[in-house]
Amino acid sequence: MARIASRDFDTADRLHSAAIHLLRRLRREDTATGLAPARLSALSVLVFGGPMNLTALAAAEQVQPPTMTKVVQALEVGGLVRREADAADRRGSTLIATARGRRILEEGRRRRVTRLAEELQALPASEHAILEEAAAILERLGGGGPRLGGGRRTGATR
Amino acid sequence: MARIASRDFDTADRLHSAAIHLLRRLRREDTATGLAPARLSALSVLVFGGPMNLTALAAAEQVQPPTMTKVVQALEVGGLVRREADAADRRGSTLIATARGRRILEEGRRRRVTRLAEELQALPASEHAILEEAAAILERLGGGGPRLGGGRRTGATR
DNA sequence: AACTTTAGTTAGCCTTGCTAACTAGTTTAT
DNA sequence: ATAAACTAGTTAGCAAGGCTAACTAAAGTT
Repeated sequence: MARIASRDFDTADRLHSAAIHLLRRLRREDTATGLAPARLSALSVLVFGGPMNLTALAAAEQVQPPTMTKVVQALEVGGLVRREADAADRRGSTLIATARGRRILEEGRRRRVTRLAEELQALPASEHAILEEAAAILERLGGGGPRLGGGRRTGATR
Repeated sequence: MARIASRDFDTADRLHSAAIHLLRRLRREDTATGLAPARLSALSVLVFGGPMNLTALAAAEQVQPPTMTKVVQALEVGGLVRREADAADRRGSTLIATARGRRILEEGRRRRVTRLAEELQALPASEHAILEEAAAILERLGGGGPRLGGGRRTGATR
């Protein structure tokens, strides 16, 4: 419990608030995918992070396994994800995004990110550069941080 | 539908992802308040935005009125919000955070933001400055943007 | 007075999160 | 080699938070 400088506190407060409002705006674009948020996000991990088992996916999404069981089941029913048995360990299986899953995700990602990208276009180059650097810093902040074995995620949309 | 430069797209993608991961981490601190996220957020609007009716609160939270009805009812039961009849218009009432509501919110906000502030402390001043500027840019991006009558929010934690 | 609009609620649904308790494989230790 | 312990995943059951549709009641308009 180190003492926190008020400047850190202020910046944290504003970043926090900005992140909340940003995501609220972007989330509206997701409705066009026809996929609920948790499903979209899990699918994204499979598309960008590659095949993995349910436990790993739950950890990546920071939810408990039973929660992920339901999400994956819905994705399977929708034909967006399939399971492949692992001969070496028959307790579980590997989850893989189907071609359809990849396509839908890619379209959704384009819509969502396009919305933000349109906003970015209006910015002068100097401000754009700041946001670019900020994204990199924030990614490191979390990744190098406390819990979660999440150093190996690639360019996930999520 | 202007053409989007791929640089805008990439930055948008990374910002989006960074925002998601940031909020996931911070949300964990909220459990200590004993309040579920939507309740905490609605209470925050009442504390920082001042008294308002249910419709205005729903709009501020970007949810539909029936959703806010439930959230407010829970806050009332917990003694964190009270209603005051408006003599001029008896259809609705004004929602006001109680002293207890304000105290709980303030404690929660401190915990949550402190978590992020601790992470910020580890950064060199140059990176801290970038995040500070980024927060300001993002606030403007949304505020000056499309919908929502949200120009008048003060320093809301949410 | 009749119509329209606005504020809010109720009912009923779905999704997403949790914990507890379980099955079924795998690994470790005796 | 068998018992014990651990790991992967599911089921059951609950709560929160989101929605739409349909309603009541008050206010405002014609």
